[in-house]
Amino acid sequence: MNPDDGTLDSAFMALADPVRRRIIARLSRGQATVNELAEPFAITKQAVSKHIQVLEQAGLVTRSREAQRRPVHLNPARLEALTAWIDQYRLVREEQFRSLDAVLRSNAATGGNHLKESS
Amino acid sequence: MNPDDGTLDSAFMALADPVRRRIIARLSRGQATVNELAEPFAITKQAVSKHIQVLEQAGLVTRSREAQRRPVHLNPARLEALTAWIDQYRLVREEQFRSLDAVLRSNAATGGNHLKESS
DNA sequence: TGGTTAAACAACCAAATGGTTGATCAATGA
DNA sequence: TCATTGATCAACCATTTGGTTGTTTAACCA
Repeated sequence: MNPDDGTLDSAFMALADPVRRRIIARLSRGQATVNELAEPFAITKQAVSKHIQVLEQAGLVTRSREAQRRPVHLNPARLEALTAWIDQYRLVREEQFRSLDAVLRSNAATGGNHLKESS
Repeated sequence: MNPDDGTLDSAFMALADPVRRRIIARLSRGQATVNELAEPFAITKQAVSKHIQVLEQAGLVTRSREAQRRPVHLNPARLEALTAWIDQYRLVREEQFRSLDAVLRSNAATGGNHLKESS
């Protein structure tokens, strides 16, 4: 369930940057080179190259070799690991909210007081 | 679909920190105070308080008032927004991989091409 | 009223991050 | 062999971030 926390660390860290998320969005439409990826942004190619390094170390993208170009492409498996992590907690809480809803409903009839949940 | 990019910005940024992700994990089992949240960590309560501020500004948690305590609790809706963003691209790419798979299959007959994916 | 507890505020510091410019490496093609 | 193109490497700078200690606010309790 929680095989490698460092993996999640780097992956979330990588997605924390809006430029890198845009790169991910771009790559979802197919692989692209550093120059192509840098084009929509007002930053240098070197900066984009750094971003791609971050994404690569996070396992979110991979780079292949194709003549002088090094096309970058997405790694959906790692994205899947992220959703798995998030859903792990999201679903738990949503279920608790459903239970809470039921409690509040029955509580309202008897004159409810606020809940205290000290663990 | 993409209502507020700044929202995603702050949410991913908030989850980029391992301490904050642990706080999320803890809150998935019920609300907790700053002191309770700080306990498992080797950092001061002030530092945890700062982390909670970040999570709160990202909309991932909310703070209520209960006597002197300010219990923190999770906001699953925002987590859901994150999975929605990720899945948006994850699914696209996986579909492309399925197509690619078909291409490679037919390609193998005519003399395969390289597709090296080093981990 | 004074004491205690929970938490935030404020100022500060070290380390990391995102960006730049300039130089270098690798592959292609004349 | 040499010039070109794509991309990385290296050094550097400004800002942000995570952390600290110390001080204040807010609510309860006696």
